[in-house]
Formats: sequence, structure tokens, C-alpha cells
Amino acid sequence: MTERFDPSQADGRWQRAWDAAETFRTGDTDDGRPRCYVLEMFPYPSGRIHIGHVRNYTMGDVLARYKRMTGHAVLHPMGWDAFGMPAENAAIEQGVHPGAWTYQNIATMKAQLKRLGFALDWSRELATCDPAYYGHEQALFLELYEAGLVYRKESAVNWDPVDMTVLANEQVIDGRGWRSGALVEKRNLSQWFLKITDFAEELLDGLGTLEHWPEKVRLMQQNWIGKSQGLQFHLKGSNFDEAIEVYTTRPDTVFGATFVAVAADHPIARAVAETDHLAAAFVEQCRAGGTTAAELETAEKLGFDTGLKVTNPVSGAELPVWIANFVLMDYGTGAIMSVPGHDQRDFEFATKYGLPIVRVIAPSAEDADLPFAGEAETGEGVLVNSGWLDGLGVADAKLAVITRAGMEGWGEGKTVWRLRDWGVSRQRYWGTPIPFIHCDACGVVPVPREQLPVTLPDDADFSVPGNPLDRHPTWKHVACPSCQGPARRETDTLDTFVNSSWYFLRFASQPADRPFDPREIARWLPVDQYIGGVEHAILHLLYARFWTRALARLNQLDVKEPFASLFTQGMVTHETYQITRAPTEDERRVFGWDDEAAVESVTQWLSPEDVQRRGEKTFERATGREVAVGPVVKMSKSKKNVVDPDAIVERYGADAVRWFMLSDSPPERDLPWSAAGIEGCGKFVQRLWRLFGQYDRNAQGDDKPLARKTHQAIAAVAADIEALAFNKAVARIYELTSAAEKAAPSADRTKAIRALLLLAAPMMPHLAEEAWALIGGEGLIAEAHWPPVDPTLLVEDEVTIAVQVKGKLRDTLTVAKGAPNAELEALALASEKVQRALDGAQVRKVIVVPDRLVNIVA
RNA sequence: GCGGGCGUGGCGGAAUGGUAGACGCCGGGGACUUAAAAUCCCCUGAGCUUUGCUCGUGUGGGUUCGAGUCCCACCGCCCGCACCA
Repeated sequence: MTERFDPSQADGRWQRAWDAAETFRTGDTDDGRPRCYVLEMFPYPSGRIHIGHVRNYTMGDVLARYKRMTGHAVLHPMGWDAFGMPAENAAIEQGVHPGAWTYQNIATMKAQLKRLGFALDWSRELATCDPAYYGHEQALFLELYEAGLVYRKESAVNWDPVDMTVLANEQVIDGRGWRSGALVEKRNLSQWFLKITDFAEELLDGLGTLEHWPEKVRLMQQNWIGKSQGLQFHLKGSNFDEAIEVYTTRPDTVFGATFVAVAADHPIARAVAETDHLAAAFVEQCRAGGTTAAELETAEKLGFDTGLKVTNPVSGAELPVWIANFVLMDYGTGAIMSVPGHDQRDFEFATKYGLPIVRVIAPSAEDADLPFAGEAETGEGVLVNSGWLDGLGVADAKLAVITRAGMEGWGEGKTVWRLRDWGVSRQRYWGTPIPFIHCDACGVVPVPREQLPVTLPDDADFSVPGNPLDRHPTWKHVACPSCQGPARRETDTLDTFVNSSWYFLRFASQPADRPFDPREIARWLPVDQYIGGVEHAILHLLYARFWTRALARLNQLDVKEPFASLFTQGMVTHETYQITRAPTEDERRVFGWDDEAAVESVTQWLSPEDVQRRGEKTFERATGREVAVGPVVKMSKSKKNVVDPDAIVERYGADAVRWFMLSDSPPERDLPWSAAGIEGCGKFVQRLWRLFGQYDRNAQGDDKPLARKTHQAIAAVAADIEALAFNKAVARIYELTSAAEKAAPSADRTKAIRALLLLAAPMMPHLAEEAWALIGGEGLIAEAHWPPVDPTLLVEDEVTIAVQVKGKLRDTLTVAKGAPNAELEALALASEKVQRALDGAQVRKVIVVPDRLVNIVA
């Protein structure tokens, strides 16, 4: 037994031992053990692992190792979400091929993960940019196409005219491309779509079955799907020939409609704009209007009166038709009936343009003429000023109007969804080629299965902007599979969210000739525990749910929900450090600050490595000047408050880092990284090592209290790990450690140390293996069994009960467990402290909770 | 605006309606040492007239023998969505 545990030796030795023994390889054979599929969201190979990955994968790893110890066959795989724009940007900026860049990053990051000792089945490693992966994705895409779930349509996209590419909404900042800074244009392109809206109802209902998902995520998805029920009806033009279709969720307020508003892109608006140049100018103004969140928030309501009138089908009133900038063309029918009395947007609009505001809902029938208090009233009430609806409640009135509209034929109840079909076309090189061929004679033709995979050409040119596939000299020119005539390949690639929509299936089984083996899917899916960041709450998790359901509809698999249990972990945060100093000569020159300029000091961020704590204060290492310690925020390069996992592992060993990731903060909350914290973890690793060194197989004698604590800890740590409450499991291990350290040698102490080793094994696997070997444990501790709990040792035979007088603690009593109430009461009343607190007052009532407390009410 | 979450020591946080602050970090004191590091022990919510008492879980009410926990109202912070008819 060496004095200190040396991770620089031990970590690598055990990592190699696990590899050699294929300890974490998941077999294909069914050996009768219950199965458990633990999965963390696979990383994008951006270059290096960051500390957030370490936290995510440590949590999954503890669960996977624990499940293995409790007799489960565990599937715990890892792979790479390897397609995406950063690789292409690297190609543009550094001249490296996206594939070379990606595989280099994968090699680096895989080595980093190995250094942390994760119990992963690397034999199932996959990279989505591998044709062996994306070829199957193309096959699945064709299946969906044949099932009618894939289609093409013209759609407006954000087009960056400098980079010559389509941008996602998130890449448009203040109307400009995030990279090029060019003003983004709206362009209509023919794009590929997946019919996720076909599954809107299913995806919504399915949320109800996901009881082990965070409520928050389910609500976010529910809002995203956005089901609304209402009435769609038409209003006949009274001074023109057509009718306008509107959609409302408040049919009860139809008598209160005082105008109709249409979107600027609505056919009616366009028609008016053709003959009226003022209208045309207004429509143009709406289109040019900013689309950023900030602009929308402050955007003033603007309208244009078309002069057209329509008739309210219930009241016969004539309503003017306005074009309004707040009406969206792609929701409902792109036209609304406006009820300013009971809709805030309509209220603002009506107030601005002097349109009438009518009350149709009031607190009671007597309040029919109550004035409005400067805003719309959207609450409950009874219908007033509404003809045959008067006196009804809101819900009844909604039904009544929908029923009547149906009978009279001017409208019908309708469900409208916020969810849009999923546009999957990207005008990019580094993605899955969409397996279709465009033929002038035959149209759009799927690539025959036997020609899959459609692979990316290696010799793409990234020196000029635009899609390298589109301008490749030969790649896209192929023969039409149908008529053999000259044709062109589709040059769009698939959204990378498609790659991550089924990787969890491929992990479960990897046949060469098919995407997956349905029998293995049936065995492993759904994923028992999925762990990742909440930033994927909507898109990735919704797409994966959709993809799984789509395949289920095609009878390719028998699972509806891919992830039975979801956990979203918090971020890793760190203090920030800032220093204020005089500008350097270089800065004065570069930024043009001459001596007269008022720039006397600059503020800059310092990285944690550049600062040093001394007592309560923090100083810059290099200069010794005091540093301002800023708030604890998410680690980011711009604020320099990052720590590099490799550096930390190098210094403290993998187990200390893993332990830190699990300690203190509940896993769903943010974890503040600190130098003092990791230092403490490093010390605890050594402390445990010293305790393990005291393992004495020959020790004799009982230590009942320690045996109790041991079994209580085993039960508690197991429950905590199952609940992913790692911080609590950590606290239990600290407690048992302290108790074992203080105890005198005995057989029970030896058992406690052995149990402690097993409890710590999922969290500090290297230390545990090293100590296991030393105490002569059989095989690898990674394959050992979780220690059994003796239930008789879980209960104490003595309990400390609280004695209260009028609810205030006055004394405690130590009594035998299960002592009768009368005895407790007598003991409590006999207490000197109780008598003093009572001060002679008459006892009115005594409440006794067995094994808990006595409360004396005077 | 809508929806959700969270407010507990200097800090991260524990606590089936039943002894608030487990456990860790920071801080203080001591032991060992020529000295330091390492390690170990003790103290560490606030206040007071300190055998003990009072106050204390964002604020104000309420339910209860008893509330951090349940109910009502309010304040503050965080997250998501956002002109979705």
C-alpha cells in the first residue's frame, strides 16, 4: 500500500484493464439479466471536450456502472453528431477538409473521454458523417418518402447573399447573417419537408405518457405543438364578390367583432395592393419590417383600411377590412375577426385607428354598458349585447356559436396547430446527401436502394461561397434511374437534426445491411435513462419522438416513445475575474486612442489560471494586483471563466473530477466550479485511499452502530443514484467515511470499508479498482455486485425523540424504539426542562407521535 | 404579456407536516513539525443579561398541537415562448 493514491499511474492502468477485458462491451446474447439502456446526448465533435460534457457523461456513467453492479445488462454507448457547419467553416477558414477536421476532433475528444474512465461500449461507436451511418439514414428517408411523409414545396428561407447559403432563424441577427454581416433576404426555394404535422396529435398525446420527463420539457413541447380549438368561418363581402375566411378561438365574442384584419401577405391584401399604390406601399412596409424579437416586441400596430366591407354572419353588421401588420399569414387563415373589447391586440389597434369597441362579456348581465378600463377584458363572464347568446357563459357560448355556424353553413369548428412541417433541406456540403435525382423528363426520382449510400465527393472546393455540391464539376451529373437520360443529383443535404433523430436506434443494433434490427430494438428500447442539456428540450427531442413514431407507423419498430425517462442537467458555471488597467501602447495605437483621448483604463477578463486567492481577496498572479471577482455565470470563452478538463484531470486525476461533478449541487441545477472545490475533492480521494489502506481482513469483533450506518448508507446511496440525486449519495459516502475512520478495528469496520469501496466504485472507479485489487477483491470491481442490504440493520433500536412545549423544542429523550405513548408522555412530563418551560401552567393536551416527538400543549 | 421554476448560514445545498441548516466549501482555533506541506482534532446561523433564553427558511396573512414544507396575497430572481387570433 503506497502512501498516496497516484492517479497518473492508476487511471491509465485501469482504463487499459477495462479495455483489455472488454468489461463494458454489451453482448448480443440474452442472458436473462434485466436490460438497461443508459444514454447521454452524443456530442458534436467541436474540437475538445468541455466541462459540461464531463458533467453530463459522469452522471450517465455512475448510473450505468451502478446498474451493472445491480445485475443489469447495460447498454451505454457513445458516438459523434459529426455533421454540421463548424466543420465547413473550418474548411473555409483553414483550408482543412471537413472530414479530416471532424475525424481529428473525434480522435482528440475520444482520448479525453477515455481519460475520464467512462464505462462506454466503444465497440458501438458511430459517427453520423460515416457513410455506414448516413447511408442507412438515406434508406430511412426513402421509406418515409414512400409512406408519403416526405414532400417538396416552395418555401421562404433566410438567404445570405454573401455566403450564398440558407440560414436558420437563429443565425440571423438583427436581420443580418451571423458570419457575413450581410442583410438577409427572403427567398423562395424548393425545399424538402417531413410531415411532422401528421403526428401533431400523437406527439401531443404522447407527452401524457412521459411521466418520467421533466414537467418543464413537456410543457415546452406542448406549447411548441400549440394545439388550439376554435371556429373557422367566412364573412361575405358586402361591397366585393369574395368572402374572407377567418379563424378564432373566441367564437363566443363574434357579436363584438368590429372589424376584420388580414395579413400583409393575404391574397386580399395583395389584390388591393395591385390597384392601390398606398396599399402597396403599406404591404411593402410590413414585409420590410424587422423580424427580430426585440423589434417585434416594440413594433407598433399598423393598419391600412382597404375600403372593403364584409358582413358579420350573426349580427348582420358591416365590418371594415383592414390590413394589419400584427396578423400572421402562416397561422390560421391569415385573417382574423377583431374583437377589441376582449383581445388586447385588437384593443390597441382599435384605439389607435378609432374603431368601435363593443362589450360582449361582462361580470354580470347588469354590467352590459360598463366602460373599459384602458385595456381589453379577456377573463370569464356572461355574454351581453350578443342577441341569442346573452346570459350564456363563455364556454357555453363558444359551443353554441360553433353549432349554429355548422347548421347554418357559414363555418365549422376547427383545430389549428402552431407546429409546422419540418424543413430539412440545407444548402451545405457537410451533411447527409438527400437521395433524390432530378430528371427533366421524369421529375424527382428517388435513388434506387442498391445505389445507396449516396456519398459526398471528397474533392469539394471550399474556396468560394455557396454550396460546394452544387458547383462540383461532376458529382451531381448522373443518369436518371428511370429513363437513363441525363439528370442531376439533389444537392441539398439533410438538417443535422435528422442524424440525431435515430442514432439511439443504431446504437442498439448495427447490422450492415439495414439501419437496425427490430428484435434488438424491441429488447433495448425505449432508452431507460436519457441525459442531456435542456437546450434540446424542443427540437432534438421532438424530432426524435417524431422519427420514432414515423418508423413505428411503417412497422419498422414497435416503440412509440424513444426515451422513457429524461433528465436535463444544469450547466457548469464559474466565477468571473476582471482587472482594470491602463491601456498599453499597442492598444492606444490599434484602437486610435491618442494621449488626449479620455481612455484612461481598460477592463479585461482574466482566466482562473491567472488569478490567485489569498484569504478573502483575489489577485492577478503575474502582477499581484487585486482582481474584481464577478458573478458566477456559465463558462464561456468570451469571459475566460473556463477550465480545461484535461488540465484538471492531469492535476487531480479522473476520480477527483468525477467526484466534483457529482458533489454539492443537485444535478438539475447549475454547478459552480471552483478551485477550492476540486482541491477538496482531490483531498477526499486521498482520504478514502488511506481508509482503504486500513482494511484488515483479520479484524475481530462487532460494531453494531457502524454496521447500522453501513447498511443505511448502502440503501440510501442506491436510492439516491436511482433518483439521480448524486449530491445526496455523495453526502452519504462522506458520512460513512467519517464513521468508519473514527471506529475502532472490528469485523464490522472491515465490512464497512469494503462496502464503502463498492459504494464509491461507480463514482471513483479508478481508486476503487486499485483498492479492490489491494484488499484481494475478486475480479474487477466494475463487475462486482452491489452490496446487499440487511433490512434488520436499517432500523435503529434506540431513537431520539423531540419534546416540545407548545410546539417549541425544549428537550430530547433517547428511548427504545417502539416505546409506548404513555411511557413517552410520562418521560416528557418528568423532564426538568419541560417543567421549567411549563412554569406551572396546566397541561391541556399531549400529542405523541411514536418514535418522533411529544408535544405538550398548555 | 403568457407559461414554468426558484427564494434556507459567508457559499453550494439537506430536511415523508414533527429536533431547520445533514454533507461539502470558506473561515477561526489547536495538535504534530526545527519549519512548512500533508494529516488529525475542535468551533463555525444571528443576538443576548450565555446552566440558558430570544430570534431565524423572501414579505404579509391563514390552516394546524406543530409549517422551510399546505393554502391565499405580494415582492424578487431565473428559464422558455411570444402580435399564434
